Amino acid sequence: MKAMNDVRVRFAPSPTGYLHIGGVRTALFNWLFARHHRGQFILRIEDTDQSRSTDEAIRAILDGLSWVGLDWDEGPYRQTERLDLYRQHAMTLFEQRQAYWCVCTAEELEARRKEAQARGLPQKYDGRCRDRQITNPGGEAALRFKAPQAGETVVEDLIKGQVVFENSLLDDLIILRSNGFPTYNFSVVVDDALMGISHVIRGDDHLTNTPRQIPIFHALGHAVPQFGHLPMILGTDKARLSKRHGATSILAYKEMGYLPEAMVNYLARLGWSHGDQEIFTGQELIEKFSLDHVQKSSAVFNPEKLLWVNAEHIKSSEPSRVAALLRPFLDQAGLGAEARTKPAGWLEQLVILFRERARTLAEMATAAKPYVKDELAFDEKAVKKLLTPAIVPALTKLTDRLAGVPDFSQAELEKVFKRLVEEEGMKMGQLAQPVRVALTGGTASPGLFEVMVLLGRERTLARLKKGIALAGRSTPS
RNA sequence: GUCCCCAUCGUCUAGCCUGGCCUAGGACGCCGGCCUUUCAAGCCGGCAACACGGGUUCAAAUCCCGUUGGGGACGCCA
Repeated sequence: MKAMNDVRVRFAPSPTGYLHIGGVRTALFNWLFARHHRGQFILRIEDTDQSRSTDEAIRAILDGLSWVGLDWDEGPYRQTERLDLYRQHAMTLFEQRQAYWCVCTAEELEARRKEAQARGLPQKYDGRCRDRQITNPGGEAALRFKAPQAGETVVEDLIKGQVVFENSLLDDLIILRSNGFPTYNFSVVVDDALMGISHVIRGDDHLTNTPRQIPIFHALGHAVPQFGHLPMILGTDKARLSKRHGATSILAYKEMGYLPEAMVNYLARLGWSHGDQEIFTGQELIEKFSLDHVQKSSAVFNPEKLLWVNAEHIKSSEPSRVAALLRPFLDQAGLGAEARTKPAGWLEQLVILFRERARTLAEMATAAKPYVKDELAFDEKAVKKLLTPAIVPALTKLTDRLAGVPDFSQAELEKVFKRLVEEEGMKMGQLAQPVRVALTGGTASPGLFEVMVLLGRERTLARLKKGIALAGRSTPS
């Protein structure tokens, strides 16, 4: 982790909805960049559109970031708390004749825009108020920035490389709305300047905003930060990720049973790579992250791979941690109360049995049901096929012997079981499957002896007896 | 319409900057096998890509140009 002198980056979401996957990815890359360079990660809420911003959305952003473990060093700043700052700087630009009052109404502008679009002309403000020298507008007026119209603006993007824009195409942006609120392109620049942001790392949907913002940095007399534009994340249909592609709020993934570190791992690998490595711990990500290996092209979000990454993290996490994270899912599956009656360490044992069989915590909770609950739901087909009268003698013998096993351990149980199978001249599977149905209700489960230990002697015997009863009752074919 | 970005298996990507080691590597998924008390996991194997066309060069996935395709931006949204 080389310290680049005073790296200061920021994540600047607008609180107009939930925090989605793309936002988290942008936040993550900023955070990794900051942590890698031992710099500062700043959180700034861009809420200058007071009609669309909500406190609820701010809450969701904070909760989402916290869940994935992206902690910030400064903030959250709120732009609505800094309005005076923007106004001051806007007026300074006005006094320096770098900005001017525009009295065109929103309706007029909209009409002209439509007109231009229809005639195939560039949709750009025609600059009709530019030289009107309005010093004290009576009614409603917006302040526009006088954008340079000659030469070109060159962006040395850390990810895309050099990008050149023709200044003659630049619009005179409104920097202060007629209601006194600053617009995005102005407040970002003022804040990035005042907050000493060294690197602006954001989605490449902002690439064309960059040549509009650079002249404002110049006008404000501030050094221009470095830029890095990240490729977008697309849905399976190659369109921008949206609600149509399923759960997009990052918190929805928490509810589906993903581990935050898996989410971070997957998102980091979406657009960034480190050779052939797929699985990373948080620490490795910080050590290895670099903008040099960020992809230039957009990436398609692949839920299947996310599932695999999650499974990998479930397998490698401490069982106790997984157990703790599993609790809310047990509650949700209606197993919480019973799970809490189990002895200490029981849930960890359950996790050890299911961590290589479940890809999410939700799946694990579902799979846990037959072990947590006392009553068993039987798979009718399995019962009919495997719990037959013919198996009753062997099942009975097994039950008797298990009752007498002094040490109810896996090794011991296996010994007893195998001896019986041999004595009866059976194959392992001939006895194992009926026993499995009796113990779990179905034909698929972890290893039998692990299951028995998890259930404990008492429940194992009770279930075997129930199985024998069921087998004796079924009609011989 | 104008401007900008992008282009390696279905998907995520390595390789591209510093051409030859690439009959293009890894991963997810899919298919087959092994292991096995079932299901998983694990292991082994298979299918599958340099968008197209020109050029430069002894040699191009790698450099240049064009085409096509995809994405983004053009708001008193951010």
